[in-house]
Amino acid sequence: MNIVISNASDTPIYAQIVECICREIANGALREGDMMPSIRSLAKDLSVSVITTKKAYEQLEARGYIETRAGKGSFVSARSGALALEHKISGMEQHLLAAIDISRELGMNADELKQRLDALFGEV
Amino acid sequence: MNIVISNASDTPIYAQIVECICREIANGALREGDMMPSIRSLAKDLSVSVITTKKAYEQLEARGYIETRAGKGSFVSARSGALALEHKISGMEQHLLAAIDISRELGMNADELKQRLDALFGEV
Amino acid sequence: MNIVISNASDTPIYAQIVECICREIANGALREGDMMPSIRSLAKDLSVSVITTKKAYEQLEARGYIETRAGKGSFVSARSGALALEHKISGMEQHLLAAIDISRELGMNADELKQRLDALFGEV
Amino acid sequence: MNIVISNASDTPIYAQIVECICREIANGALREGDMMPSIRSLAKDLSVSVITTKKAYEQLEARGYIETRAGKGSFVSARSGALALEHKISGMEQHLLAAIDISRELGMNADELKQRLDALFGEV
DNA sequence: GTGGTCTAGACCACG
DNA sequence: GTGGTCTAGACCACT
Repeated sequence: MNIVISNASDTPIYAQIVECICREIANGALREGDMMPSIRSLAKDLSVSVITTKKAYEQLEARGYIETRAGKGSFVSARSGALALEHKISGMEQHLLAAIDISRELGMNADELKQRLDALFGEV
Repeated sequence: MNIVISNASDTPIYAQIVECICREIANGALREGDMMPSIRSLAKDLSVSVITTKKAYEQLEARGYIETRAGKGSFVSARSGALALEHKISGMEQHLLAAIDISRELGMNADELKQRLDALFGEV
Repeated sequence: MNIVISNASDTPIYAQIVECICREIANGALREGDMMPSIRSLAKDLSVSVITTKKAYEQLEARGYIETRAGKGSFVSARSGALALEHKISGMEQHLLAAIDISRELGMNADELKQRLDALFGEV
Repeated sequence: MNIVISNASDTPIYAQIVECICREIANGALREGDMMPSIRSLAKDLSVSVITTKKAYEQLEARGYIETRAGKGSFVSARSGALALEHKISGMEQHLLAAIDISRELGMNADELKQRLDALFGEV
């Protein structure tokens, strides 16, 4: 697992943790059934409050990525992989839609937009 | 001018005002040199606090969209049009880049992504 | 509004608050669009920590009963009434199903069970 | 004896064991005077900690279902059958009462409630 | 050891 | 005034 937190970021710490863990699940670094680090040990590792890691885990559980059992720990849920994939695709489509929206306001047509996309795809 | 505010939105009201005015500038509804409504009259129109409209105007001035002269009012700045255009294009490119990023993680190539873009472009 | 909390109960305080408020919504004491008491004032009234009332409100929001806007407060959601009704009916059916389950284990048929129900209905 | 434990359940494991054994007594699978499996062998069978099965046996003894003699083992108590039956009936009545409570809040009368009960009885 | 709940305080952004 | 986030510490139940 590889979680990096920035205090300077404007996104809350617990949200950063959520994102990192979602990414690890999407990457396959965390797999279905795996045990998550305990909220306390993760808090220690990241030098944040236990409450902060707990909040992150609560969000992950609410979204269905993990399942938590008192006294046992938290585990990556069976449907986590599918959820992560779904989330990724919908995120991509939202960005595309937003770009399309703006391109329309700029008076661009589909071809001009695709040309732009091509240029950016090559650059990176 | 056409400014609509939603209390239900999760973006702060002052930010909504900023966005609306930027859009009006980009649309050409507000043009360089035009006089802006006074902070107080706008607050009254939108049924929000004067503090809120003041904050919006401060942001607009900080970003260079408007210029405020004490005792005279606020005016759309000379470079506002260029700024709005720039902002729009950069916004669009950021969305495209974000989509490209995710598509790479999903193992898609440029053609597959463009196909997706086409489909979405057609739908809307 | 009428919220009563018991420290002696084995259900967590925040859950008690959630239940009370749901009941108020179901009763019609809280209606769609109504402003909720602020988490701080409620905490003061009930002599509990702000965190506890906050947690209750978070749960209510997650279940769709209320909507919270930073800096403005929490409001009873438009669909709250329907949700409360649904929840009540499903709760009643779950109790009936549980009773049926046990009655089957006891070798009772539908008529015997209904007889029992009648007797209890009369008593209360 | 037939005890099945679910780690995914939100009820504690020791409580699940208690419930299962009560059910076995109510079913007649365990009869008065029967010897219970030893705490250690049961723990091994269920792949749980000895502490957990010990806690379950303590609860069963506290409720009068079993009796433990040091060095000899645990035995199903003489009144276990009556207790199990009693417990079942009271559980059923509690569910019925809860359903009645809610039905009253919904403005239903006895006939409407019985109709609902009939429908559910038929379904299962 | 694990998580679940609760406390009393703090600073921030928004209106 | 409002909620959003975070801290450091506590006690409890379960394994």
